[in-house]
Amino acid sequence: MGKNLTSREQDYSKWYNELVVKADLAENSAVRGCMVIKPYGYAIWEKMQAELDRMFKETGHQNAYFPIFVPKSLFEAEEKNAEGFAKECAVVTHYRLQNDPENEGKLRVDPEAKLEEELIVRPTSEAIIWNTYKGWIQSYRDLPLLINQWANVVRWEMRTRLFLRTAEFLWQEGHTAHATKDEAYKEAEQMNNVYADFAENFMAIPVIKGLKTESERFAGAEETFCIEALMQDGKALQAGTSHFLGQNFAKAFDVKFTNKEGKKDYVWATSWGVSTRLMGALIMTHSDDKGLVLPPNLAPNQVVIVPIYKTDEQFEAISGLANDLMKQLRQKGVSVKYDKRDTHRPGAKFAQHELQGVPLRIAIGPKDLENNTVELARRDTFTKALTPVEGLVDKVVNLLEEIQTSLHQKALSFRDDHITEVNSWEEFKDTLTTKTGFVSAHWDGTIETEEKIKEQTKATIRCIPLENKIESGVCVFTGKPSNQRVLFAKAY
RNA sequence: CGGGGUGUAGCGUAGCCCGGUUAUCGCGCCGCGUUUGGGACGCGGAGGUCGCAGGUUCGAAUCCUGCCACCCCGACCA
Repeated sequence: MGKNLTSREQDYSKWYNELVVKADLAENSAVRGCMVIKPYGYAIWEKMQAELDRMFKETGHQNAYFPIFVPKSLFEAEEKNAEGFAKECAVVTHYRLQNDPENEGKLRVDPEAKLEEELIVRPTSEAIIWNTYKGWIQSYRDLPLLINQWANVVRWEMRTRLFLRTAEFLWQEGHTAHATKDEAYKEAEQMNNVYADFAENFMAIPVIKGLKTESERFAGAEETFCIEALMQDGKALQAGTSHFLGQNFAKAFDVKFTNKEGKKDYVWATSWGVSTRLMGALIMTHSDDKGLVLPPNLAPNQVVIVPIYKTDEQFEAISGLANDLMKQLRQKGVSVKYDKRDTHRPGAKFAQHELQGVPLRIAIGPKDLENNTVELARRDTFTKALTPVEGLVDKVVNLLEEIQTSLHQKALSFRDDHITEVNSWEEFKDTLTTKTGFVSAHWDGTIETEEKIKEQTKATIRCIPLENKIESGVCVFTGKPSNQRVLFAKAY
């Protein structure tokens, strides 16, 4: 693996891919651009799903499921949305294969089985969902409609990278309908806050809440909220988005309701999503050259116990203590694994658990049995300490909390150290190439300037931070007046 | 679709320029034994249409032609 995380981008990219594969999270599949999520990687995703699902339900949402196929006529109904995704759609044109008469043992697409209308494999589900909502909404009494879907989507990207940009990915997408503009706007903002809360407190990833500029906005949205994170190589990653869709989809799919005054009006919409890309964010935020580093909240196993022994008698005695500790830890809600494989030596196990990011390791050997101690080791700091068995369980519980906080703190200081305020174009370019990270600069608010800056530096406006202070200045590129700074960065 | 690169065992590779016995090495895998407080060691073993097709040659992983696949850089993007 790469020694220097902030070295050339290519090295980091290779480091990342190797880490994903070696930590047993995922691998490339036989299908172009798709990935296989392996059991260990999926276990982490399941933890994320469970927490997000809980947060969605707490904010009044329900889960439902809609079809993977979107008839082309529905897909094209909302023009901007269709145009935005058109270039990356997988399309189903036929529904049957047959034996190839010219090629023994091979199949071919049956030319007779051409679909009347092509089906788009969903790149996102607004179209199919709003077409369905049309039949569900008649009155203000049917509103708000607050639904989330856990699903896979397909976006036929040119270039792919495990977790960050795969042709097929897993995500959740919320789609809500509201009676008023204000309520819908607040919903979009609320869900962005839910994402930020989740990223910060559960994944220990610091994020900046902000608004997208017009050119970075979701196709078909009137406002896009986002959370932006910073990776260890100084590149930004969009970790989640929440969109205020106005009445665009309601108009496109003719979804009207009767309000309290008996008048018809189009409903107001939002959509919001986070994906398996968050796994990529997790890996690139916390990991080091020894492998994955998992925040305790996300670790499938928070603690692993490794026995060290020579004889069967020693193993039995160690297992007695291990089983007792496991029982006590589980009672406190700590997930523990006892790695009693006799096919691997302790050193190999240590290395493997470090690669997989298990937050705490307890090693128990004959000496420990004599002294009534264990060796307790932290993954994030590599500190090891002989610890009395007495009081160990409470110590573990406290340490897990401490690790969770400490990982967040570490990532936060890195992030904050990499937000640089610049006031000149030279400074702007220089910071991007030498220091990397976010560059906070004044911008004249035009798409043209944004575009030119992107052409010259590859940096885009990641967001206009929500907690921005109003401050007059001049655009770093054109010198025109500006009333606030925005965040630029090179992004994944 | 433009520009560059690479295809040799499950993975990573040497050999190719300059054609010549049985295709190199490491990791991993299997067996036996000794080991076990930080990725064990010894001995033995299995595993290959050298990306595909054609050509040159007494002889091709190596030279020539065509094709295919993958990777990186661009355009695109959560």
